[in-house]
Amino acid sequence: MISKFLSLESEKKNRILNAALKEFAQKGYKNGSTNEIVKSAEISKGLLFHYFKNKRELYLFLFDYCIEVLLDDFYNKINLSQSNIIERLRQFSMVKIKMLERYPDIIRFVEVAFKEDSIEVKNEIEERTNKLSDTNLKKAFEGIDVSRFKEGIDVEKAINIIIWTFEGISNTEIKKAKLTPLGKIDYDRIIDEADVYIEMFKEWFYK
Amino acid sequence: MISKFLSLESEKKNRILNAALKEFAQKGYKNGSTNEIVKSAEISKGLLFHYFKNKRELYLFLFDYCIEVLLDDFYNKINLSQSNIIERLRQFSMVKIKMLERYPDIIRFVEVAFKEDSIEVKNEIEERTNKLSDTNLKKAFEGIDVSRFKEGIDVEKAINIIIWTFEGISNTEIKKAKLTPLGKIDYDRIIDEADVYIEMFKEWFYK
Amino acid sequence: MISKFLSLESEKKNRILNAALKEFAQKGYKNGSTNEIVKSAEISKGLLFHYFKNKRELYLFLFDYCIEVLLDDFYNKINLSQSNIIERLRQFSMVKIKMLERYPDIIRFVEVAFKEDSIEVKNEIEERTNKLSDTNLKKAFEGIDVSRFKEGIDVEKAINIIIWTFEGISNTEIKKAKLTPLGKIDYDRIIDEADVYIEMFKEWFYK
Amino acid sequence: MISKFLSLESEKKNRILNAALKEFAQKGYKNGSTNEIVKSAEISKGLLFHYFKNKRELYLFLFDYCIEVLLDDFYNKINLSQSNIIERLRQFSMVKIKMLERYPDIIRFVEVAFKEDSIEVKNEIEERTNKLSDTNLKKAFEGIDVSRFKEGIDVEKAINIIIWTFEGISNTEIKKAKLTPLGKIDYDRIIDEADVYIEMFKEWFYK
DNA sequence: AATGAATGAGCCTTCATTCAT
DNA sequence: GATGAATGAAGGCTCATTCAT
Repeated sequence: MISKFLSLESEKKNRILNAALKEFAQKGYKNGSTNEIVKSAEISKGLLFHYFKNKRELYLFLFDYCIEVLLDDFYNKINLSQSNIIERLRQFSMVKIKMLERYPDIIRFVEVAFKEDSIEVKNEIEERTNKLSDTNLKKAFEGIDVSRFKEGIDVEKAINIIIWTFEGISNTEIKKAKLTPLGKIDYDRIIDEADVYIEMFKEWFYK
Repeated sequence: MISKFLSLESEKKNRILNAALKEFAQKGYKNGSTNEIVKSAEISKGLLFHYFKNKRELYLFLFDYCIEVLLDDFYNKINLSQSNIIERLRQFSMVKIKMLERYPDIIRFVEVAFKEDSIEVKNEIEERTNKLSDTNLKKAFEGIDVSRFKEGIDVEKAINIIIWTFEGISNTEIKKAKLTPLGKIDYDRIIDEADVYIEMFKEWFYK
Repeated sequence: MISKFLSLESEKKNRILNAALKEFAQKGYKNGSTNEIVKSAEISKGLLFHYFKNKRELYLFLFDYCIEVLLDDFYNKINLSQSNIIERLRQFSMVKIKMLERYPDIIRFVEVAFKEDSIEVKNEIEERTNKLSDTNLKKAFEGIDVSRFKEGIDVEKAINIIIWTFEGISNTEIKKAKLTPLGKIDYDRIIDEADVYIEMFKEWFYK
Repeated sequence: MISKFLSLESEKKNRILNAALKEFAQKGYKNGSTNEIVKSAEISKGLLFHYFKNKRELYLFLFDYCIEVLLDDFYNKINLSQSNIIERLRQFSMVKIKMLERYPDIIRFVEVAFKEDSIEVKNEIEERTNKLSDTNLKKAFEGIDVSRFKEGIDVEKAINIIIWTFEGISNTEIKKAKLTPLGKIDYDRIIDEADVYIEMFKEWFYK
């Protein structure tokens, strides 16, 4: 029945999508209420369950949909011909940040979904996440030129350090944002911060 | 009434503690069921609420209790006279890993609690977490000798990179372990892995 | 959602109304059980709370509904052009008695509601009661001709005596009825009884 | 076991009595909590049920005890040689008021008990109340001299009117008191008010 | 396609009462 | 006498899901 949902008129489809997105992003799987979703999407209870067999299917569909939207946009914005890995990782950070601005609800939902603990969806989400990492890591580092690294550097480990560091920066900033009244993320500060680390990595790893 | 609970005979106390721990670790605050807890602790409904005013008090008590257990053990195992920061961080990683073996449920619970989103306990948990970070970061880096770093290195950022890398290693290994049938963590591999990174850091950051 | 309830098919609506009425009349607010109500109305738990947000809203709705029914009928039966106060009070007593026959459950519920002590509804009920007294006392004594009273009589106090006496008669008779096996009220006796008092009052107060 | 309770040392007995009195006066039978009673009487749960088989027995005992205290004091204060009925009724009012000041908790409890609706105790209370009325009405009007009434007056009805009027005054004043912030009853006003009615009755009924 | 009334299992919590000590 | 841990039924309420229309 999801196919029927997909061929729905755009306006109503989006109303449903957004309502569900917001509800689950805010309250997680178990706590998210289909009641609230239909209310805020202004459709009837029955209709939701006409398109989606149950809450679980809706949630999982939403996850797949979000990932698709994000990945699509992500790779459109990445210049895969840039072979310098540090520059490419910098691009990743930039694009991530731009996407946070563009799809705040989707990103919120996906973030929350990643840490979802409800047994009912947990495994399914983890499975999809793992599949994603595999394919995408490969794609993300396609065409990377490794010859710039100093000899003697364990390249794989170096890349790990870079990735983990960028993750560390994001997480730290998000945590900070949570403590401020409005929860606004200061993107410019993150970019500046990241640049300092990037310089350190270049000096350390590159010839 | 929590005091009454604390002076309970060890066996029953542990039955209750473990039942609650497992339930909340698996399903989070909102989804965790006191029904299940009493069932698996083999006590009556009434008794749980004899000791704990409500679900929220039980959850928060559990959190405090777990943190106490973990911190106690953590600082017992750390040699605070080791002033070399990389060595101290290596100690942290080792101890963390040992604790994962020793208190798997407690650690699982605390991890889940940190990301708990239920409005009913979220703020309380965040507050406690912040208090903890403040006191413990200071304690953890007490007596650290910074003079070993090369001149020109941004020490704060260097430490961040080290910390995030160790976190990255742990998370990666835990993820790997989840995918294996028994979910066993291969501690020796982690230690070896970490050692390689440590050598890199020493070379990079130290005189 | 009460509006939905109101536009329900008469038969089911009445089943719910009567079930709630009887339960609360018998056991009061706190002790009245929504479980019992749904059981005796033969509807599901969920449905009751589909129509009424919670027990409190159901109770208060019931009160408003009863008052409306009673007042409507009351003023339909009173001849407001009768300006003789004693005659009007006699009418009141007669109508009251007729209504006791017609709406025994409603009257029972309202009586119990007036003396309800549960903090959760007490104030709300009192507030509504006060509003009612204000408007209705005026309406009840509209167009009353006071010139028939002997000079020197404190009219206000005289009216009080008359009202309290009629109340005393009703209460006494109701108490008597409770002691008889079937609890039947002997309306004819009450009317005769009241007439004797009315004669006394006329002689005493009127010119 | 109640006999054991009665021979308890005065201080503890009163602690229990008062705790129960206050709890039930405030919350009624069903809502009154034995938990609260033992807590405020500072005795153990078990002890309460050692003396009283169950909550019901405690409640009913309390009722009997209160009635006994009140009646004892009442008749001590009434001058049964006063044969003028209006004067005797005036005495009743005075004594009632004095007792309200002296035993506020007991009176509150008894008032609430009279209107108690819980099926578990309702009938028992009603039965006792009826027995009381019978014996006490006789005692209250013992030695009344009826010869002062004008001829042609239906004495029984006249007395009813007087009683109901005094009840009406009290109820009205209590209602008024409830609406003022502190709920204080203005005894002097009630006395003055009653006196006016008494004068009316004397003029009307007496030779 | 679309509605929303109806269901009932499950949730957290309270409480009188019992009983081993 | 005295304790208080232990019980479990019952309470109000929520919610995903179904189904007749």
